Amino acid sequence: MPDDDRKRQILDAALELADERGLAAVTMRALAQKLGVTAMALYPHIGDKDGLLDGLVDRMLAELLPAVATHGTPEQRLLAIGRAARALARRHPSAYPLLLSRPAVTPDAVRLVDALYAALLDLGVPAGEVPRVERLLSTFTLGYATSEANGRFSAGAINRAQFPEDQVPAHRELSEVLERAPDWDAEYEADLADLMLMVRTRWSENDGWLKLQALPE
Amino acid sequence: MPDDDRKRQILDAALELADERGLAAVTMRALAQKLGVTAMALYPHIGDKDGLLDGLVDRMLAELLPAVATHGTPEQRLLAIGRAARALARRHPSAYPLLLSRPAVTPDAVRLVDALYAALLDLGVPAGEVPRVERLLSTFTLGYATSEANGRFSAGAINRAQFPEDQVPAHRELSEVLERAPDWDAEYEADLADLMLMVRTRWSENDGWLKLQALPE
DNA sequence: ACCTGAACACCGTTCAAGT
DNA sequence: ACCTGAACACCGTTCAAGT
Repeated sequence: MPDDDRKRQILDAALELADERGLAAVTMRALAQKLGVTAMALYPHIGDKDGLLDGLVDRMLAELLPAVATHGTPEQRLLAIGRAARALARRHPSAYPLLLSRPAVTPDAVRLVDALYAALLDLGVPAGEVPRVERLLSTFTLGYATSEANGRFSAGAINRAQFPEDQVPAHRELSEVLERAPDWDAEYEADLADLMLMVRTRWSENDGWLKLQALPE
Repeated sequence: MPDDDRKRQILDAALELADERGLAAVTMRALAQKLGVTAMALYPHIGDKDGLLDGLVDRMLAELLPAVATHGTPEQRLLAIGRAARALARRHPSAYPLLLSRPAVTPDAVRLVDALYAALLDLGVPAGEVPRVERLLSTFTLGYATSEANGRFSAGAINRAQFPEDQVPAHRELSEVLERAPDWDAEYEADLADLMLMVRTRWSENDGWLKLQALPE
């Protein structure tokens, strides 16, 4: 398939363009120019603009797939994928949010989800709950890196000062903590640890001592 | 401030346009036409296109703010906000993803975060961990509704069939479960319950019986 | 089979001009 | 103070034409 090589070449260039100048800079015209060709020459290979963005999702998932391991404990395997997902987001901050907004239906995507399913099953999560827990974990992972990439987490400091303190009592109580600049690497690790704890206490190690309470209405 | 009324009017129309025809249909020209005015007439009120989108974020947060309650247990208060966030996403599926990609710095945004901080403090989460846990919970909530709105969760069924089963063993093992169409309302409730359990077991009710294990490298 | 060039129907935004 | 109309520099995409 010589056309697939050309498609890969185009997607590589598109991802590079997104990394260097942002997702908004990935236009058919700019991408074509980068490849020394006309915008219209891209269409036979990638479909339309939407197809190009779907291609970027596939391209990133392919980059994530090597993080799938067969050795190690199920917990280690989940963590490896979680960490690799954030490393991917660091390499491609502009393109990464596409993963949250576009369904991935390629073989690579299914393989990745299959690895997560397998690890959750090995951890003792009942079959009926596995897809839900996979969605919970992947949603958090994709959402976290997207928030980081878009600066959603860095907004607090700007605005805290210009606000009447008596209207935000909890902010006042946390003022010392909020002064400190967070270590995002450490925070992500702590989040993964909490989520692993959740899975473990909920299903793996509950020798009858844990009763899940009904939620209040 | 008569100009603030006009701004609110413009934002209401923009949100309506997004609800009816998608976020891509919210162009300066289309919005102006809906208001019976020229595109250029919008600029003094909302800044530029970016200011318009920031305004939509504020508009949605204002709609979410009434979910903040002072009565009830801290857990009930967290759940009320989590449920209201998803109800908001149902009303505004196209605009909702903006919450994940744009920092919110309005007074309403700070008030909302303050309510979450207060509930977590009341639950017994140590001050040093409160901002992190708030980010974990809000990231999940925003990411989940964004995934739902964009159809990320509905992709599996399409592709499962056309895949060689021996390459995805966990999918095969889960085939019965994966046949069933998920109840998204129930799934979201179960996710909230698991996250509440995580917070409770991690901090509120750990009378020394829970030792957080170090994560494997 | 693969690429080009001109054209079409859109964008956001600037700017001078109107009232 | 608020709005308009024309214009500019862009978009994605169609289509006939080239080789």
